[in-house]
Amino acid sequence: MAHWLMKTEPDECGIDDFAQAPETAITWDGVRNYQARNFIKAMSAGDEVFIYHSSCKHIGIAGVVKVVKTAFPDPTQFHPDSPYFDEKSTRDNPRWQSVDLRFVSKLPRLIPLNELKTLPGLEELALVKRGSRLSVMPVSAEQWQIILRQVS
DNA sequence: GCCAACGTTGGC
DNA sequence: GCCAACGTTGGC
Repeated sequence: MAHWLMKTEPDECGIDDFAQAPETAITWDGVRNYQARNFIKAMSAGDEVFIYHSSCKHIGIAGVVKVVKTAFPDPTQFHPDSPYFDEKSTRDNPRWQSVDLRFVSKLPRLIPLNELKTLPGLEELALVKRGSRLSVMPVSAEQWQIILRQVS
């Protein structure tokens, strides 16, 4: 089983949106970056994902969700009214992919970004690298354990 | 709200 | 293929 981290603005789709409907799969749409898209394609059912809250008051890792449906064409790319519409994408050759995710847990406390930056062993995590804008990234088993240990 | 860093676009 | 201009991300 692989591990991942996905960024989101909590007003849009934060950990509380998952927690409020723990039996419901939520489609993760709107990823419009090729590197992030490729990571979405590489996800397997059962993979666990850290949910990271960005562009908000309390920035950091807030909880865990899991992949319940592997990559399929992101429906929003076909909707002209969607902010994520992509006129160059076709049904036959879709550019963008989504996965379905379901709630696993909220962390006992949010782990702030500035704390993550101090943890030995996370130097290679894209999240803590200066200027990194990648919104979907792999997390190694070691990195995953280091992060969970902070709240256990 | 500011702005540095980044990814994408498009002219050449 | 280069690279300047532009738009976006995202911490502060």
